[in-house]
Amino acid sequence: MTATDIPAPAPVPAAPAHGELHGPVLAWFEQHARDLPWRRPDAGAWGVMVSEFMLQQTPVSRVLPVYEQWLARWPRPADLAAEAPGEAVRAWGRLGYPRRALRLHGAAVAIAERHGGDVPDDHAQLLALPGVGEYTAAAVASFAYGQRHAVLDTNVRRVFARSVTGVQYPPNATTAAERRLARALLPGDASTAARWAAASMELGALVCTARNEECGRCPIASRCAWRLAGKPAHDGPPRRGQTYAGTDRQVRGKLLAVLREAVAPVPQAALDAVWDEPVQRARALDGLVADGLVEPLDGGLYRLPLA
DNA sequence: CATTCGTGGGG
DNA sequence: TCCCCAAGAAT
Repeated sequence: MTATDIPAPAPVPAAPAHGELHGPVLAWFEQHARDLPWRRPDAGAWGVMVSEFMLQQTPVSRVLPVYEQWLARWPRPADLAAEAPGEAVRAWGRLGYPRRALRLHGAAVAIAERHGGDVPDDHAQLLALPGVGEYTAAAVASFAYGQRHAVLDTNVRRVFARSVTGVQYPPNATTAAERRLARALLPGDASTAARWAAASMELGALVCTARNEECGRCPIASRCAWRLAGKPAHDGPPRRGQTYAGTDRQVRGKLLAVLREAVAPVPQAALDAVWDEPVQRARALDGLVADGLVEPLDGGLYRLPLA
């Protein structure tokens, strides 16, 4: 670490111009928090970590059943680490973005090898695990270990954008200003900070939603900068939409679905049947192999990876 | 910093 | 029907 690596001190707002948000949001959370399995006391850090992987871009309702199956089958990181990675991909089912299954398996292996089988409680060590980025590291450290971290997910970003900044939506990519704001709003006490992280996230998930927000149920509606400004519509570049039909992603999904259902190696012909355009089909299959999601065998056979 | 990476439900 | 979006990470 050299002097040039030390970031300039972030300007700290002299006084919060947005008033006190913690009290109302924490009280609301007390009353309205969902009883989700990964929030139960017995979930443990591994349960929290599994849930965070699955919830990366997948709604709670679809995660719930798969989460229960995973924790029943692999109650500890070492249990998953002992399995073939392909089993993780198979058990991932249709949650989407199956590379997450591979990374979760990789994280379990790393935890078994480097951390004695226990999910690390250190943010930097969490961040070093495959599939763990800034959000997930902060979430596990906060939710599982009660530490003080800014947990900045899409829900929290939207809540802050509206209630504090006064705009309908946060920027497309997370900005330094958002991180600075999240840190400034973080309660000083670790246990309160952890509850604040969960509460602000829950508010975004249940009330301050992307569409059809329910300000009538919001505990901070009277202080919300966006609402007080008359809820001006989002201006600026359109929020990046994700096309899907006809993309490689769709082809990869169809190919992998065949392999997930198969108990034995699948012949090339069975994969060829899912997409008629041969160039794109080949590119998609190559991509799956390159990602380690598919293992090619001799004789034009394919299967989920054994190692 | 922009792209890529699945899947399904709701408005 | 079509479009939007859902507790992001890696490159």
